[in-house]
Amino acid sequence: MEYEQLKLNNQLCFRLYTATRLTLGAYHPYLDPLGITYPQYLVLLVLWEQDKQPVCDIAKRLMLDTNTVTPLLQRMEKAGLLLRTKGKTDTRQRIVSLTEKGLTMREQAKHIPECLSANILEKMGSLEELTTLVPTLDKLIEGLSERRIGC
Amino acid sequence: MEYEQLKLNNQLCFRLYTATRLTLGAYHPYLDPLGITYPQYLVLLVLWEQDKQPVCDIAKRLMLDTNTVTPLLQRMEKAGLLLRTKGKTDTRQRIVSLTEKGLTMREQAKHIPECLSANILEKMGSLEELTTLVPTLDKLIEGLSERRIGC
DNA sequence: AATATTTATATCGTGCGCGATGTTTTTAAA
DNA sequence: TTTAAAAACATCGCGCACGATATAAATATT
Repeated sequence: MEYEQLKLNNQLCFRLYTATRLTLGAYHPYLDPLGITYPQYLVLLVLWEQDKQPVCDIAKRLMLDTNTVTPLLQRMEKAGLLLRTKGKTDTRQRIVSLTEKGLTMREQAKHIPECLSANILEKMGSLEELTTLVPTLDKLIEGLSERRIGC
Repeated sequence: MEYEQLKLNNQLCFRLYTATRLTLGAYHPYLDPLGITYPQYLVLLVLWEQDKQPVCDIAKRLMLDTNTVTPLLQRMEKAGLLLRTKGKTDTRQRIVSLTEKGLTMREQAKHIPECLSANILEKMGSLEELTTLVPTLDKLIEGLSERRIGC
């Protein structure tokens, strides 16, 4: 078959793409009540681990560029979740810090991972099988991420 | 640790999301010369397998909704890749058919899968490890896809 | 010290994804 | 057969992603 490789079912990337979309969709029931999106949830995860980071560090952590992260942070600031203050030592930087609202949301979000796990367990039967994806995905990410010299 | 599960590194979905973004990025060098995007490439894959399908069938195949697929097809029609003609038996339908340009692009796209494989192999070392993802991703997709009664 | 380069962030434009909603046609029910 | 429900497609609005470009401040070079 000359075009065998061009069949949709032979495309790994399509599976990744679809699995990601569907998994993001599974977050909706838990994120909607908080009024945040999945990328915003990711920003919060980063800030909950370490508050007061420059935009660049957050972007690096999420492996996104500032042209994606900046508008994201602007929307989150408008929503009252965080503040973007000018850096003192380096005035080019914008230091992102959580507001009270952003901080307390951690408590409301605490159970999201286990809720999602339960949800997926119910639909898939096994969770362990999913965890086998992790090392391979990490290797793929590692391989495909250009080692851009961070900020 | 009370918030252990809220750590970014413990999030499978973040890995899926990142791996997908980076893999899509790896397609750019091959799709840019053709003037198409990855979702447009997916539509072509579907039509190359079976020409003249209603919008609904394409959407179902890609597991997307018509509100995503319709504008996608409109852009592709404007680009001269396909035509959207009214269905004869069911006039609600729009039958999507490839143009000469859309058909011949198959020849130009023929080597994309192997180019990408070679590319990833170079950066990851192994390809076999990636293929181990397939059954699990399929199970995840199967589990998360609401069995919406298709068109 | 003056100039060039890099870095940190922002802006703009385009193409998705997708929730919500609308229109027309088909099918099912009363 | 008239009416109700469902199906196929489209439109609208918003929030990403991301390429391209811009601006200002910090760093490196000459």
